[in-house]
Amino acid sequence: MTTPTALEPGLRERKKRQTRDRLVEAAFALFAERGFDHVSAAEIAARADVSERTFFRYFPTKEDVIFPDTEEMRGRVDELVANLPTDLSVIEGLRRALQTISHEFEDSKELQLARARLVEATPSLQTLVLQHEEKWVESFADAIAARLGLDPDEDLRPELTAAVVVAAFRAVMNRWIRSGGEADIDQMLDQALVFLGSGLGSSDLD
Amino acid sequence: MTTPTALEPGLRERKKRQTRDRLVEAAFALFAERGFDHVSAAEIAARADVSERTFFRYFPTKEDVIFPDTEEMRGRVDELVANLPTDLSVIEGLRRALQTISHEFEDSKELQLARARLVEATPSLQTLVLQHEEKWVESFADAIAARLGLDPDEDLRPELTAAVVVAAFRAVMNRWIRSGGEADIDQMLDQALVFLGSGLGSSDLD
DNA sequence: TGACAATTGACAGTGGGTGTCAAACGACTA
DNA sequence: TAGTCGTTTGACACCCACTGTCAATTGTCA
Repeated sequence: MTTPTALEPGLRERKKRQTRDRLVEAAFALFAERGFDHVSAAEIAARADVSERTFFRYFPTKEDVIFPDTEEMRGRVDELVANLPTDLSVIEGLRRALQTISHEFEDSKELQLARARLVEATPSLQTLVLQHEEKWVESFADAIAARLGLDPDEDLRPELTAAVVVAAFRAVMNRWIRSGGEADIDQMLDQALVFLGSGLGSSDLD
Repeated sequence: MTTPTALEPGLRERKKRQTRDRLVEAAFALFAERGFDHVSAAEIAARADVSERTFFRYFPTKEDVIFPDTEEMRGRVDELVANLPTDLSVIEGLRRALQTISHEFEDSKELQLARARLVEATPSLQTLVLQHEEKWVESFADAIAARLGLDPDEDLRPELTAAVVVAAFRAVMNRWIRSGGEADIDQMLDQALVFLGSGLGSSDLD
């Protein structure tokens, strides 16, 4: 009679985790060598010592192996944003949520940059990034509408604000990636959100 | 000796055009009947009376047959935005460009709505829409930077403004589609851009 | 240890997409 | 009007992403 639940996942769970990790590792290594399009799922599987069929049991598509942690991330983002604090403005609440996320990016800088290089060179991967962002927009829009008590079917602004804030986040992250992880995310994010908050035509833009 | 250039395309060009049109028509008909994923390229080709191979000579992927006119559209958008008038604010210039585009949508309402229904039900098509928008963002960012004489590598704002404006356009178009083409695009676009222009935290949002 | 459930490998099949080559066809010329 | 040239097309073979199925393996729990 070993540990009953949750703690110490058990051999079966650990093996699954290992297989998954080996697949991700093999995929990144091969992609880095030859590029996404010149590596087949069968090769990744072979390098990880499992059958091709098993690869597709772990990842629905070849693209997905590049984003092994995105589902968890999404869960955390959802949680972070679902209950925006009422003692802060919406923008300020979103800014803090985005900062939490961007710090995670900085913590796994090498992975993020390797991924970014692959994505840049591979259209079908860019697609996935955009789809993930779409989901963020939905989460953000729901959160904003809830926080402000607006009906998202009536009022354009929750969706609009969400789309705009996520677009700003993307612009900042793109710049961070182009800087090789050197740029200061927090500062750029602040700048961007201040700019948005004060109006696009403001400052010396015109 | 017939007409030399450009006018009266000649039989060969006309046949190509016809084949292309037949493929698009066949594809939309079959997709409407059974959904994108349950129609093979071979079936589309058969219905248009050409070989499967020929289908792929006209469209690089099965997805692309849904967006037969998007390349032209992109050309026009580029042109529209490349030289933003200097006697208007950037936002106002972009607003007019977007209105021109949205009017094209209204003019081909049925096509757009049919397409929207397919896209909504088919993730691999959503992908394409997002990619097209990415290209718009690039065009817009370049145009804004040029209009304001800013260095897009130094200043975040051109890219940010572009991303944000395109995001707003998408939000408006989504709403238009959800309204079944009934909503007033111009009005929504005005509202959205006024909102953006005056700052996200403005009005009674907080 | 033995029964049960989850994981895996092997195999066969569908469908998207590409390379190649020869046949068919439109365009132009003598 | 026939003949030549370049383009378009169909046929065939092929690769790879992805799925359904089923039997064999392996972890779990009693």
